[in-house]
Amino acid sequence: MSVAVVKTPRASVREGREKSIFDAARSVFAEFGFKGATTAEIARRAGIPKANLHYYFATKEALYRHVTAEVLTDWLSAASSFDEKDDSAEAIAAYIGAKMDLARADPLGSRIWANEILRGAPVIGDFLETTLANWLSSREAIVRRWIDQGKLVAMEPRYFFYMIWASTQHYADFEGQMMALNGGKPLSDEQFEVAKIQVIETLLRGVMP
Amino acid sequence: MSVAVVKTPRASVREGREKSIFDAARSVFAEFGFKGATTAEIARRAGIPKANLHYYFATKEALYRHVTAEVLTDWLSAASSFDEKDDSAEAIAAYIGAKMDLARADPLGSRIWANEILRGAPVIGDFLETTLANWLSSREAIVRRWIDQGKLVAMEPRYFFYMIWASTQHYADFEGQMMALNGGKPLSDEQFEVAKIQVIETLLRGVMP
DNA sequence: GTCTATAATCGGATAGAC
DNA sequence: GTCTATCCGATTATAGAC
Repeated sequence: MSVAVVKTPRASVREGREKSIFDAARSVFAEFGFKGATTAEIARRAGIPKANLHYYFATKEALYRHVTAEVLTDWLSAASSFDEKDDSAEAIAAYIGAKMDLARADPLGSRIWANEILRGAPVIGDFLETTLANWLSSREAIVRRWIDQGKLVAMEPRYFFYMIWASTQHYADFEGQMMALNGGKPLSDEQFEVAKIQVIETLLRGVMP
Repeated sequence: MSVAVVKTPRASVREGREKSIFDAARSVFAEFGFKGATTAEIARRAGIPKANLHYYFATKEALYRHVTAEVLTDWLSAASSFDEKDDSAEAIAAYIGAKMDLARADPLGSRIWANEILRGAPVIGDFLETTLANWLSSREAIVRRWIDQGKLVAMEPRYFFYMIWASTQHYADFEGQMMALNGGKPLSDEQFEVAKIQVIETLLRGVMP
């Protein structure tokens, strides 16, 4: 009866530990990048002895790859919101909104990405050259069509996407700076909502004829 | 005659070494941040033995502080271009242009800044809370005046400055990503010029009534 | 399956040589 | 004034204990 069964609904030790380590790793990688992160600090934040970490993740790099894989997945999720509307203004607004929401919901993911790019993207370089490049190409084609149809001003679509990425991810990557400029406090939900609307409206007005 | 004089116009060993170390340090700090940077790698790029570095800069942190001090100076330079025009559109365009030029001329400086913010700005935090906060406050007042005069649309000026900082610094901080999306090559001067004009025009149109 | 004592190496800094 | 042999703590990883 109460004898241990093969699998209980209760989380195994492994599940719990992996989650703690993973979360701790996200915060440390986001703060210090791959090179600056130490397994000792990750273990400390995870609340386990340093050596123990290596039982669950063989190497620091293996752990890092797990973390980045999730970031890329989340990025693709947000990107799909560009395709959910047919109207140009609606599609762009939805995409910017989704990127702002992601920056707010998961600033660590954005910072992990930023740190990875800053050091030359040795781990996600392939993703950038394949998945991201393809995504960008096909969406550039869509934007060019809108331009030809007179729905948007003449422009180079890719530099517009760069502006969207920069303006939205800034709210995650430079949160520390914004705090320093906001009396030491993070943006409140109300402040963020104002910022979100303003980013959408400014960028939209910036490309509307 | 040719006997050594107290001070020759020729660079002393110290001058040369300090310059090599300083430049090497900029590139390593830009790539890996303070924590991830190693004095061994800085020495390697400077072309000197690791231990020798410590004769010129006592500690890694002292070297880092020298490097960041220069970055803050350069930032203030670019900021002053906002004040050189009376007309709102001209002032904004000049400022964005100057920030784009700085991102192009000194991408390392921008990346050093980004890395510092990502880890919570322990070294430049004071600068952010005083000099930068003051600069922002006073320029917000100017922008608000322009809004009141009907020269710009209603908006929260600080979020507009964030968009300017994000969109321009992106060309330095995410250069690695742009390369991956540009066939592995950095933006050419021609491409960058197009991007620069587009950033200026999009942001200007974005806030013009 | 889970955890830790310990090895091997790296990294910042110094004492002292030249 | 300039440079390097060397120390010592930090860091990653493993072998083996529980």
